[in-house]
Amino acid sequence: MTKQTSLEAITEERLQKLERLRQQGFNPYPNRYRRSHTASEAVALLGTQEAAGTEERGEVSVAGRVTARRDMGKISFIDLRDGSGKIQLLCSNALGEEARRVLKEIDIGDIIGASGKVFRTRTKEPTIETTDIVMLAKSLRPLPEKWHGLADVDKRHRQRYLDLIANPGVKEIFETRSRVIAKVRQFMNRRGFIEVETPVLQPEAGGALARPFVTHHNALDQDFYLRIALELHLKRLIVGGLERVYEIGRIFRNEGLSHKHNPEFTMLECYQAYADYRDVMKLVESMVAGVCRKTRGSLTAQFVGHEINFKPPWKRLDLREAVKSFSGIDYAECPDAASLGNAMVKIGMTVDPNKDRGRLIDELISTYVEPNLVQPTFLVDYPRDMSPLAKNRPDNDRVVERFEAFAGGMEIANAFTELNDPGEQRRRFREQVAGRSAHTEGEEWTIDEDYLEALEYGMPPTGGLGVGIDRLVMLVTGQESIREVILFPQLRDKP
RNA sequence: GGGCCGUUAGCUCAGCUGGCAGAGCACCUGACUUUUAAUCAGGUGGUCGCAGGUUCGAGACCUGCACGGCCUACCA
Repeated sequence: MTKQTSLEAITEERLQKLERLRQQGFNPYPNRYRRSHTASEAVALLGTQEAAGTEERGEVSVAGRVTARRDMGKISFIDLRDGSGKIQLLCSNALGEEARRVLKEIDIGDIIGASGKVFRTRTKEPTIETTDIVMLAKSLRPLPEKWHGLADVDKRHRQRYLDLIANPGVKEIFETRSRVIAKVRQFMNRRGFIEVETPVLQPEAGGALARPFVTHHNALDQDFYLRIALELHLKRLIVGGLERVYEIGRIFRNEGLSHKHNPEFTMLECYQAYADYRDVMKLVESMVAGVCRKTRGSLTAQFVGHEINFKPPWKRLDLREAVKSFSGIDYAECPDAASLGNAMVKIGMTVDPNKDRGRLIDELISTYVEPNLVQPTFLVDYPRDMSPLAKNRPDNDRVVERFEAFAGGMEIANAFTELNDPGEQRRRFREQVAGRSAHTEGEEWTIDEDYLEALEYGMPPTGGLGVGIDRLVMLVTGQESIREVILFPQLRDKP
Protein backbone atom coordinates (compact mmCIF):
# COMPACT_ATOMS: atom_id res chain seq x y z
CA MET A 1 0.00 0.00 0.00
CA THR A 2 1.53 3.31 -1.02
CA LYS A 3 0.76 6.17 1.30
CA GLN A 4 1.05 9.82 0.62
CA THR A 5 1.23 12.53 3.21
CA SER A 6 0.30 15.60 1.33
CA LEU A 7 -2.51 17.52 2.99
CA GLU A 8 -5.03 15.80 0.76
CA ALA A 9 -3.65 12.41 1.66
CA ILE A 10 -3.74 13.10 5.39
CA THR A 11 -7.33 14.21 5.09
CA GLU A 12 -8.13 11.16 3.02
CA GLU A 13 -6.56 8.94 5.66
CA ARG A 14 -8.65 10.54 8.35
CA LEU A 15 -11.82 10.33 6.31
CA GLN A 16 -11.21 6.60 6.08
CA LYS A 17 -10.94 6.40 9.85
CA LEU A 18 -14.16 8.34 10.06
CA GLU A 19 -15.82 5.90 7.71
CA ARG A 20 -14.54 2.88 9.67
CA LEU A 21 -16.02 4.35 12.83
CA ARG A 22 -19.37 4.77 11.13
CA GLN A 23 -19.30 1.24 9.75
CA GLN A 24 -18.77 -0.06 13.27
CA GLY A 25 -21.80 1.87 14.45
CA PHE A 26 -20.01 4.77 16.14
CA ASN A 27 -21.20 8.29 15.53
CA PRO A 28 -18.03 10.36 15.04
CA TYR A 29 -19.96 13.58 15.73
CA PRO A 30 -22.38 12.78 18.58
CA ASN A 31 -24.69 15.45 19.94
CA ARG A 32 -23.46 15.51 23.50
CA TYR A 33 -21.14 14.16 26.08
CA ARG A 34 -21.49 14.61 29.82
CA ARG A 35 -18.20 15.19 31.50
CA SER A 36 -17.91 14.99 35.26
CA HIS A 37 -14.65 16.90 35.57
CA THR A 38 -12.45 19.24 33.63
CA ALA A 39 -8.86 18.15 33.18
CA SER A 40 -7.63 20.32 36.02
CA GLU A 41 -10.50 19.25 38.28
CA ALA A 42 -9.57 15.63 37.65
CA VAL A 43 -5.96 16.38 38.56
CA ALA A 44 -7.12 18.21 41.68
CA LEU A 45 -9.35 15.28 42.66
CA LEU A 46 -6.36 12.96 42.53
CA GLY A 47 -4.40 15.39 44.67
CA THR A 48 -7.04 15.59 47.40
CA GLN A 49 -7.49 11.83 47.50
CA GLU A 50 -3.76 11.31 47.81
CA ALA A 51 -3.59 13.94 50.52
CA ALA A 52 -6.37 12.14 52.41
CA GLY A 53 -4.22 9.02 52.29
CA THR A 54 -7.01 6.78 51.03
CA GLU A 55 -6.59 4.05 48.47
CA GLU A 56 -9.82 5.05 46.82
CA ARG A 57 -9.45 6.75 43.46
CA GLY A 58 -12.20 8.78 41.84
CA GLU A 59 -14.04 7.89 38.68
CA VAL A 60 -14.06 10.79 36.23
CA SER A 61 -15.14 11.50 32.70
CA VAL A 62 -13.32 14.22 30.81
CA ALA A 63 -13.44 15.62 27.30
CA GLY A 64 -11.10 17.60 25.12
CA ARG A 65 -8.69 17.66 22.24
CA VAL A 66 -6.02 15.02 21.71
CA THR A 67 -2.71 16.87 21.59
CA ALA A 68 -0.30 13.95 21.66
CA ARG A 69 -0.41 10.19 21.37
CA ARG A 70 2.33 7.81 22.44
CA ASP A 71 1.78 4.17 21.56
CA MET A 72 3.90 1.80 23.65
CA GLY A 73 3.28 -1.68 22.41
CA LYS A 74 -0.02 -2.81 23.83
CA ILE A 75 -0.71 0.40 25.72
CA SER A 76 -1.21 3.96 24.60
CA PHE A 77 -0.79 7.29 26.30
CA ILE A 78 -2.91 10.21 25.13
CA ASP A 79 -2.60 13.83 26.16
CA LEU A 80 -6.03 15.39 26.43
CA ARG A 81 -6.38 19.15 26.62
CA ASP A 82 -9.47 21.12 27.54
CA GLY A 83 -10.09 24.72 28.53
CA SER A 84 -8.75 24.10 32.01
CA GLY A 85 -5.53 22.32 31.20
CA LYS A 86 -4.16 18.92 30.30
CA ILE A 87 -4.51 15.38 31.61
CA GLN A 88 -2.98 12.15 30.44
CA LEU A 89 -4.98 9.07 29.50
CA LEU A 90 -3.62 5.56 29.79
CA CYS A 91 -5.29 3.09 27.46
CA SER A 92 -4.43 -0.49 28.46
CA ASN A 93 -6.19 -3.68 29.54
CA ALA A 94 -8.82 -1.72 31.40
CA LEU A 95 -10.17 -0.43 28.12
CA GLY A 96 -13.47 -1.91 27.00
CA GLU A 97 -13.91 -3.80 23.78
CA GLU A 98 -15.73 -1.00 21.94
CA ALA A 99 -13.39 1.66 23.23
CA ARG A 100 -10.46 -0.31 21.87
CA ARG A 101 -11.92 -0.06 18.39
CA VAL A 102 -12.39 3.71 18.81
CA LEU A 103 -8.81 4.08 20.03
CA LYS A 104 -7.55 2.65 16.76
CA GLU A 105 -9.08 5.52 14.85
CA ILE A 106 -7.95 8.36 17.14
CA ASP A 107 -5.60 10.98 15.74
CA ILE A 108 -3.95 14.03 17.23
CA GLY A 109 -6.49 16.82 16.95
CA ASP A 110 -9.59 14.72 17.57
CA ILE A 111 -12.04 15.78 20.25
CA ILE A 112 -12.76 12.79 22.48
CA GLY A 113 -14.39 11.91 25.76
CA ALA A 114 -12.78 9.47 28.18
CA SER A 115 -13.68 7.98 31.53
CA GLY A 116 -11.92 5.93 34.16
CA LYS A 117 -10.17 6.21 37.49
CA VAL A 118 -7.50 8.77 38.21
CA PHE A 119 -4.09 7.55 39.33
CA ARG A 120 -0.45 8.49 39.07
CA THR A 121 2.06 6.76 36.84
CA ARG A 122 5.56 5.69 37.75
CA THR A 123 6.78 9.12 36.68
CA LYS A 124 4.16 10.83 38.87
CA GLU A 125 2.07 12.04 35.96
CA PRO A 126 -1.63 12.44 36.82
CA THR A 127 -3.40 9.99 34.54
CA ILE A 128 -6.77 8.43 33.89
CA GLU A 129 -6.82 4.65 33.65
CA THR A 130 -9.26 4.77 30.80
CA THR A 131 -12.12 2.30 30.67
CA ASP A 132 -14.21 3.99 28.03
CA ILE A 133 -13.42 6.37 25.24
CA VAL A 134 -15.70 8.00 22.67
CA MET A 135 -15.14 10.11 19.59
CA LEU A 136 -16.81 13.50 19.96
CA ALA A 137 -15.53 15.19 16.80
CA LYS A 138 -13.15 13.69 14.30
CA SER A 139 -10.48 16.10 13.10
CA LEU A 140 -9.67 15.91 9.41
CA ARG A 141 -6.66 18.18 9.23
CA PRO A 142 -3.24 17.99 10.87
CA LEU A 143 -2.54 20.51 13.62
CA PRO A 144 0.49 22.81 13.53
CA GLU A 145 3.71 21.29 14.79
CA LYS A 146 3.76 20.60 18.52
CA TRP A 147 7.16 21.93 19.42
CA HIS A 148 7.54 25.16 17.45
CA GLY A 149 3.85 25.93 17.30
CA LEU A 150 2.48 28.20 14.62
CA ALA A 151 4.85 31.04 13.78
CA ASP A 152 3.51 32.44 10.52
CA VAL A 153 2.04 35.77 11.69
CA ASP A 154 -0.36 36.03 8.80
CA LYS A 155 -1.68 32.54 9.34
CA ARG A 156 -1.92 33.10 13.09
CA HIS A 157 -4.25 36.01 12.48
CA ARG A 158 -6.27 34.54 9.65
CA GLN A 159 -6.77 31.24 11.47
CA ARG A 160 -6.78 32.44 15.04
CA TYR A 161 -8.22 29.13 16.21
CA LEU A 162 -5.00 27.41 15.15
CA ASP A 163 -3.00 30.08 16.95
CA LEU A 164 -5.02 29.43 20.09
CA ILE A 165 -4.47 25.69 19.84
CA ALA A 166 -0.79 25.84 19.02
CA ASN A 167 0.45 28.81 21.05
CA PRO A 168 -0.55 28.68 24.71
CA GLY A 169 0.24 32.31 25.52
CA VAL A 170 -2.33 33.61 23.08
CA LYS A 171 -5.32 32.48 25.09
CA GLU A 172 -3.89 34.27 28.08
CA ILE A 173 -3.78 37.59 26.23
CA PHE A 174 -7.44 37.38 25.36
CA GLU A 175 -8.40 36.29 28.84
CA THR A 176 -6.62 39.38 30.07
CA ARG A 177 -8.45 41.48 27.51
CA SER A 178 -11.73 40.17 28.82
CA ARG A 179 -10.72 40.98 32.39
CA VAL A 180 -9.64 44.49 31.40
CA ILE A 181 -13.07 45.21 29.92
CA ALA A 182 -14.86 43.61 32.85
CA LYS A 183 -12.83 45.71 35.27
CA VAL A 184 -13.52 48.90 33.34
CA ARG A 185 -17.25 48.16 33.46
CA GLN A 186 -17.11 47.43 37.15
CA PHE A 187 -15.18 50.63 37.77
CA MET A 188 -17.67 52.76 35.87
CA ASN A 189 -20.73 51.05 37.31
CA ARG A 190 -19.48 51.48 40.86
CA ARG A 191 -19.10 55.18 40.25
CA GLY A 192 -22.71 55.50 39.24
CA PHE A 193 -22.23 55.58 35.48
CA ILE A 194 -24.82 53.81 33.39
CA GLU A 195 -23.82 51.88 30.33
CA VAL A 196 -25.62 52.77 27.13
CA GLU A 197 -25.54 51.86 23.46
CA THR A 198 -25.68 54.41 20.69
CA PRO A 199 -25.97 54.00 16.92
CA VAL A 200 -23.14 52.62 14.85
CA LEU A 201 -24.84 53.78 11.66
CA GLN A 202 -24.99 57.54 11.62
CA PRO A 203 -26.03 60.15 9.07
CA GLU A 204 -23.02 62.28 10.11
CA ALA A 205 -19.65 61.02 11.25
CA GLY A 206 -18.70 63.37 14.02
CA GLY A 207 -16.90 63.55 17.32
CA ALA A 208 -13.39 63.11 15.95
CA LEU A 209 -11.23 64.10 13.04
CA ALA A 210 -11.07 60.92 11.01
CA ARG A 211 -12.19 59.54 7.70
CA PRO A 212 -15.30 57.38 8.03
CA PHE A 213 -16.52 54.25 6.27
CA VAL A 214 -19.63 54.78 4.20
CA THR A 215 -22.42 52.31 3.76
CA HIS A 216 -25.91 52.36 2.34
CA HIS A 217 -29.33 51.58 3.73
CA ASN A 218 -31.45 50.15 0.95
CA ALA A 219 -34.96 50.64 2.31
CA LEU A 220 -34.24 54.24 3.27
CA ASP A 221 -32.09 54.72 0.17
CA GLN A 222 -29.71 56.70 2.31
CA ASP A 223 -25.98 56.63 2.91
CA PHE A 224 -24.75 56.16 6.46
CA TYR A 225 -21.38 56.47 8.10
CA LEU A 226 -19.99 53.97 10.55
CA ARG A 227 -19.26 55.94 13.68
CA ILE A 228 -15.77 57.32 14.22
CA ALA A 229 -16.46 58.24 17.85
CA LEU A 230 -19.11 57.84 20.50
CA GLU A 231 -18.93 61.41 21.68
CA LEU A 232 -21.84 63.30 20.18
CA HIS A 233 -24.54 60.79 21.06
CA LEU A 234 -23.30 60.37 24.60
CA LYS A 235 -23.41 64.12 25.13
CA ARG A 236 -26.97 64.18 23.84
CA LEU A 237 -27.71 61.88 26.75
CA ILE A 238 -26.05 64.31 29.15
CA VAL A 239 -28.45 66.93 27.78
CA GLY A 240 -31.23 64.45 28.50
CA GLY A 241 -30.26 64.25 32.15
CA LEU A 242 -28.31 60.98 32.24
CA GLU A 243 -25.63 62.59 34.30
CA ARG A 244 -23.09 59.79 34.14
CA VAL A 245 -23.00 57.69 30.98
CA TYR A 246 -20.49 55.47 29.30
CA GLU A 247 -20.25 53.20 26.32
CA ILE A 248 -17.69 50.58 25.42
CA GLY A 249 -18.04 50.19 21.71
CA ARG A 250 -16.49 49.48 18.39
CA ILE A 251 -15.61 52.46 16.26
CA PHE A 252 -14.40 52.55 12.70
CA ARG A 253 -11.84 54.72 10.99
CA ASN A 254 -11.11 54.41 7.31
CA GLU A 255 -7.42 55.07 7.59
CA GLY A 256 -4.04 53.41 7.61
CA LEU A 257 -3.12 50.26 9.50
CA SER A 258 -0.13 50.04 11.77
CA HIS A 259 1.03 48.29 14.88
CA LYS A 260 -1.01 50.86 16.81
CA HIS A 261 -3.99 51.18 14.44
CA ASN A 262 -6.73 48.79 13.35
CA PRO A 263 -9.64 50.09 11.24
CA GLU A 264 -12.11 48.91 13.83
CA PHE A 265 -11.21 49.23 17.46
CA THR A 266 -12.78 49.44 20.86
CA MET A 267 -13.21 52.67 22.70
CA LEU A 268 -14.49 53.55 26.11
CA GLU A 269 -16.10 56.94 26.29
CA CYS A 270 -17.69 58.39 29.38
CA TYR A 271 -19.26 61.70 30.27
CA GLN A 272 -19.91 63.09 33.69
CA ALA A 273 -22.08 66.13 34.28
CA TYR A 274 -20.74 68.74 36.69
CA ALA A 275 -17.19 67.45 36.33
CA ASP A 276 -14.28 69.05 34.50
CA TYR A 277 -11.13 67.72 32.95
CA ARG A 278 -9.28 67.71 36.26
CA ASP A 279 -11.86 65.37 37.73
CA VAL A 280 -11.54 63.22 34.61
CA MET A 281 -7.78 63.09 35.02
CA LYS A 282 -8.20 61.54 38.44
CA LEU A 283 -10.76 59.12 37.07
CA VAL A 284 -8.40 57.95 34.30
CA GLU A 285 -5.41 57.29 36.50
CA SER A 286 -7.53 55.54 39.06
CA MET A 287 -9.24 53.40 36.44
CA VAL A 288 -6.06 52.38 34.62
CA ALA A 289 -4.27 51.65 37.88
CA GLY A 290 -7.23 49.51 38.93
CA VAL A 291 -7.23 47.65 35.63
CA CYS A 292 -3.52 46.96 35.96
CA ARG A 293 -3.80 45.76 39.53
CA LYS A 294 -6.73 43.53 38.64
CA THR A 295 -5.11 41.94 35.60
CA ARG A 296 -1.48 41.80 36.65
CA GLY A 297 -1.68 41.76 40.41
CA SER A 298 0.49 44.87 40.64
CA LEU A 299 0.58 48.45 39.47
CA THR A 300 3.39 47.81 37.01
CA ALA A 301 3.52 46.37 33.52
CA GLN A 302 6.38 45.37 31.26
CA PHE A 303 6.25 47.05 27.87
CA VAL A 304 8.95 47.29 25.19
CA GLY A 305 11.69 46.67 27.69
CA HIS A 306 10.38 49.19 30.21
CA GLU A 307 8.60 48.77 33.48
CA ILE A 308 5.62 51.07 33.45
CA ASN A 309 4.26 52.10 36.83
CA PHE A 310 0.62 53.16 36.80
CA LYS A 311 0.49 54.26 40.41
CA PRO A 312 -1.38 57.58 40.68
CA PRO A 313 -0.83 60.44 40.53
CA TRP A 314 0.66 60.44 37.04
CA LYS A 315 3.00 63.11 35.83
CA ARG A 316 1.29 66.19 34.44
CA LEU A 317 3.07 68.16 31.73
CA ASP A 318 1.91 71.39 30.22
CA LEU A 319 1.64 70.65 26.50
CA ARG A 320 3.35 73.85 25.41
CA GLU A 321 6.22 73.28 27.84
CA ALA A 322 6.54 69.65 26.77
CA VAL A 323 6.71 70.48 23.09
CA LYS A 324 9.18 73.25 23.79
CA SER A 325 11.49 71.05 25.82
CA PHE A 326 11.42 68.05 23.48
CA SER A 327 11.47 69.88 20.13
CA GLY A 328 12.79 73.33 20.97
CA ILE A 329 9.76 75.01 19.42
CA ASP A 330 7.39 77.23 21.37
CA TYR A 331 4.27 77.06 19.26
CA ALA A 332 2.71 79.91 21.22
CA GLU A 333 5.25 82.15 19.54
CA CYS A 334 4.02 80.96 16.15
CA PRO A 335 0.45 82.21 15.90
CA ASP A 336 -0.31 80.73 12.49
CA ALA A 337 0.47 77.71 10.35
CA ALA A 338 3.01 79.54 8.21
CA SER A 339 5.23 80.71 11.06
CA LEU A 340 4.99 77.38 12.85
CA GLY A 341 5.79 75.55 9.62
CA ASN A 342 8.91 77.71 9.20
CA ALA A 343 10.05 76.93 12.70
CA MET A 344 9.58 73.21 12.03
CA VAL A 345 11.55 73.39 8.79
CA LYS A 346 14.36 75.05 10.71
CA ILE A 347 14.72 72.02 12.97
CA GLY A 348 14.86 69.74 9.98
CA MET A 349 11.29 68.56 9.62
CA THR A 350 9.53 68.29 6.29
CA VAL A 351 6.30 70.18 6.55
CA ASP A 352 3.13 69.55 4.60
CA PRO A 353 1.98 73.04 3.50
CA ASN A 354 -1.64 71.91 3.56
CA LYS A 355 -1.64 71.28 7.28
CA ASP A 356 -3.26 73.75 9.55
CA ARG A 357 -1.67 74.92 12.79
CA GLY A 358 -3.43 72.32 14.89
CA ARG A 359 -2.14 69.50 12.75
CA LEU A 360 1.37 70.86 12.78
CA ILE A 361 1.30 70.94 16.56
CA ASP A 362 -0.02 67.42 16.52
CA GLU A 363 2.92 66.41 14.36
CA LEU A 364 5.33 67.99 16.81
CA ILE A 365 3.70 66.04 19.63
CA SER A 366 3.78 62.69 17.88
CA THR A 367 7.33 63.17 16.58
CA TYR A 368 9.09 64.66 19.58
CA VAL A 369 6.94 64.19 22.65
CA GLU A 370 4.89 61.01 22.40
CA PRO A 371 7.80 58.55 21.95
CA ASN A 372 9.35 59.88 25.15
CA LEU A 373 6.28 59.40 27.29
CA VAL A 374 6.90 55.88 28.51
CA GLN A 375 5.71 56.34 32.07
CA PRO A 376 2.06 57.39 32.36
CA THR A 377 1.86 61.10 31.64
CA PHE A 378 -0.86 63.66 31.09
CA LEU A 379 -0.20 66.31 28.49
CA VAL A 380 -2.38 69.16 29.59
CA ASP A 381 -3.92 72.25 27.98
CA TYR A 382 -4.15 71.92 24.23
CA PRO A 383 -4.39 74.69 21.67
CA ARG A 384 -7.93 75.44 20.64
CA ASP A 385 -7.03 74.91 16.95
CA MET A 386 -6.89 71.17 17.37
CA SER A 387 -9.77 70.67 19.79
CA PRO A 388 -13.12 71.70 18.33
CA LEU A 389 -15.24 70.07 21.04
CA ALA A 390 -13.34 71.27 24.10
CA LYS A 391 -14.02 74.31 26.22
CA ASN A 392 -11.67 77.27 26.47
CA ARG A 393 -9.64 77.91 29.54
CA PRO A 394 -11.25 80.89 31.23
CA ASP A 395 -7.90 82.70 31.31
CA ASN A 396 -6.77 82.05 27.73
CA ASP A 397 -9.03 81.56 24.77
CA ARG A 398 -6.31 80.02 22.61
CA VAL A 399 -6.05 77.13 25.01
CA VAL A 400 -8.72 74.57 25.91
CA GLU A 401 -9.20 72.42 28.98
CA ARG A 402 -8.05 69.20 27.43
CA PHE A 403 -5.54 66.48 28.19
CA GLU A 404 -4.27 63.34 26.58
CA ALA A 405 -2.82 60.46 28.55
CA PHE A 406 0.24 58.62 27.26
CA ALA A 407 2.02 55.47 28.33
CA GLY A 408 4.52 53.23 26.62
CA GLY A 409 4.95 55.92 23.96
CA MET A 410 1.29 55.63 22.93
CA GLU A 411 -1.73 57.82 23.35
CA ILE A 412 -4.21 55.93 25.50
CA ALA A 413 -6.76 58.56 26.45
CA ASN A 414 -8.14 61.89 25.38
CA ALA A 415 -10.36 64.05 27.52
CA PHE A 416 -11.68 67.53 28.00
CA THR A 417 -14.09 69.83 29.63
CA GLU A 418 -16.88 69.69 27.09
CA LEU A 419 -17.83 72.74 25.10
CA ASN A 420 -21.48 73.37 25.92
CA ASP A 421 -22.01 76.83 24.42
CA PRO A 422 -24.01 76.13 21.24
CA GLY A 423 -23.00 79.36 19.55
CA GLU A 424 -19.31 78.77 20.20
CA GLN A 425 -19.67 75.14 19.11
CA ARG A 426 -21.21 76.24 15.83
CA ARG A 427 -18.31 78.64 15.19
CA ARG A 428 -15.79 75.89 15.95
CA PHE A 429 -17.50 73.48 13.57
CA ARG A 430 -17.43 76.15 10.88
CA GLU A 431 -13.72 76.70 11.44
CA GLN A 432 -13.19 72.97 11.06
CA VAL A 433 -15.21 72.73 7.88
CA ALA A 434 -13.45 75.74 6.39
CA GLY A 435 -10.02 74.48 7.37
CA ARG A 436 -10.48 70.95 6.11
CA SER A 437 -12.58 70.94 2.97
CA ALA A 438 -9.97 73.09 1.26
CA HIS A 439 -7.53 70.23 1.07
CA THR A 440 -9.34 67.04 1.93
CA GLU A 441 -10.40 65.32 -1.23
CA GLY A 442 -13.40 63.07 -1.43
CA GLU A 443 -14.55 63.85 2.06
CA GLU A 444 -17.59 65.78 2.95
CA TRP A 445 -17.31 67.57 6.23
CA THR A 446 -20.68 68.45 7.57
CA ILE A 447 -21.97 70.17 10.65
CA ASP A 448 -24.07 68.01 12.94
CA GLU A 449 -27.07 70.30 13.24
CA ASP A 450 -28.95 67.78 15.32
CA TYR A 451 -26.19 67.87 17.93
CA LEU A 452 -26.13 71.66 17.93
CA GLU A 453 -29.86 71.66 18.50
CA ALA A 454 -29.37 69.40 21.49
CA LEU A 455 -26.80 71.82 22.92
CA GLU A 456 -29.28 74.64 22.47
CA TYR A 457 -31.53 72.99 25.03
CA GLY A 458 -28.66 73.30 27.50
CA MET A 459 -25.96 70.84 28.46
CA PRO A 460 -24.55 71.08 31.97
CA PRO A 461 -20.83 71.59 32.43
CA THR A 462 -19.40 68.18 31.68
CA GLY A 463 -16.13 66.29 31.70
CA GLY A 464 -15.67 63.71 28.93
CA LEU A 465 -13.18 60.96 28.26
CA GLY A 466 -12.18 58.50 25.56
CA VAL A 467 -9.87 55.55 26.22
CA GLY A 468 -8.45 53.22 23.58
CA ILE A 469 -9.19 49.84 25.08
CA ASP A 470 -7.00 47.92 22.65
CA ARG A 471 -3.98 50.02 23.56
CA LEU A 472 -4.71 49.61 27.22
CA VAL A 473 -4.72 45.86 26.67
CA MET A 474 -1.43 46.15 24.78
CA LEU A 475 0.12 47.83 27.80
CA VAL A 476 -1.03 45.34 30.40
CA THR A 477 -0.20 42.32 28.24
CA GLY A 478 3.12 43.68 26.99
CA GLN A 479 2.12 43.32 23.34
CA GLU A 480 3.69 45.77 20.92
CA SER A 481 1.22 45.18 18.11
CA ILE A 482 -2.49 45.90 18.23
CA ARG A 483 -3.02 42.80 16.12
CA GLU A 484 -1.93 40.67 19.03
CA VAL A 485 -4.78 41.95 21.19
CA ILE A 486 -7.55 41.80 18.56
CA LEU A 487 -8.73 38.27 17.85
CA PHE A 488 -9.42 38.85 14.18
CA PRO A 489 -7.44 41.90 13.06
CA GLN A 490 -8.08 43.48 9.70
CA LEU A 491 -6.10 41.79 6.94
CA ARG A 492 -5.97 42.10 3.21
CA ASP A 493 -7.99 39.49 1.37
CA LYS A 494 -5.90 36.58 0.24
CA PRO A 495 -5.92 36.30 -3.55
C1' G B 1 3.30 55.95 -0.89
C1' G B 2 8.89 54.80 -0.19
C1' G B 3 12.93 51.47 1.64
C1' C B 4 14.69 46.72 3.45
C1' C B 5 13.62 41.56 4.29
C1' G B 6 10.70 37.30 3.43
C1' U B 7 7.31 33.41 0.73
C1' U B 8 10.68 25.85 -0.16
C1' A B 9 6.34 19.28 2.40
C1' G B 10 0.39 19.86 6.73
C1' C B 11 3.89 22.73 10.61
C1' U B 12 9.05 24.73 11.88
C1' C B 13 13.08 25.58 8.89
C1' A B 14 18.05 24.44 5.90
C1' G B 15 19.41 24.71 0.82
C1' C B 16 26.97 27.64 -0.37
C1' U B 17 29.61 30.49 -6.28
C1' G B 18 23.51 28.36 -10.90
C1' G B 19 24.54 21.54 -11.32
C1' C B 20 19.78 15.12 -8.85
C1' A B 21 14.62 18.97 -3.66
C1' G B 22 16.66 18.40 2.13
C1' A B 23 16.02 17.90 7.84
C1' G B 24 12.97 17.73 12.31
C1' C B 25 7.91 17.27 13.66
C1' A B 26 3.34 15.32 11.62
C1' C B 27 1.63 11.09 8.50
C1' C B 28 1.95 5.51 6.91
C1' U B 29 4.07 0.26 8.07
C1' G B 30 6.45 -2.67 11.88
C1' A B 31 8.57 -3.48 17.17
C1' C B 32 7.73 -2.21 22.24
C1' U B 33 2.66 -2.92 28.93
C1' U B 34 4.32 3.34 32.58
C1' U B 35 5.38 6.90 28.17
C1' U B 36 5.24 12.28 28.17
C1' A B 37 9.33 16.57 22.41
C1' A B 38 8.72 8.43 24.06
C1' U B 39 12.28 5.29 21.54
C1' C B 40 13.91 2.05 17.46
C1' A B 41 13.59 0.26 12.14
C1' G B 42 11.53 1.21 7.37
C1' G B 43 8.59 4.43 4.13
C1' U B 44 5.27 8.19 1.63
C1' G B 45 4.76 13.26 0.87
C1' G B 46 7.07 19.25 -3.34
C1' U B 47 3.08 23.96 -8.90
C1' C B 48 10.37 25.86 -4.36
C1' G B 49 4.19 32.39 -3.90
C1' C B 50 2.59 33.64 -9.36
C1' A B 51 4.10 35.14 -14.45
C1' G B 52 7.88 36.17 -17.71
C1' G B 53 13.30 36.44 -18.83
C1' U B 54 18.76 35.00 -18.83
C1' U B 55 21.20 30.15 -19.17
C1' C B 56 23.15 23.78 -21.78
C1' G B 57 20.92 23.93 -16.86
C1' A B 58 17.24 28.39 -12.13
C1' G B 59 14.75 27.07 -5.48
C1' A B 60 19.10 30.36 -6.27
C1' C B 61 20.36 35.37 -11.18
C1' C B 62 17.05 39.51 -13.75
C1' U B 63 12.01 41.94 -14.45
C1' G B 64 6.97 42.37 -13.11
C1' C B 65 2.98 41.00 -9.89
C1' A B 66 0.58 39.03 -5.28
C1' C B 67 0.80 38.36 -0.08
C1' G B 68 3.33 39.10 4.55
C1' G B 69 6.98 41.28 8.20
C1' C B 70 10.00 45.43 9.86
C1' C B 71 11.19 50.58 9.16
C1' U B 72 9.43 55.18 7.20
C1' A B 73 5.68 58.78 5.51
C1' C B 74 0.47 60.07 5.80
C1' C B 75 -4.17 59.63 8.05
C1' A B 76 -4.99 60.58 14.09
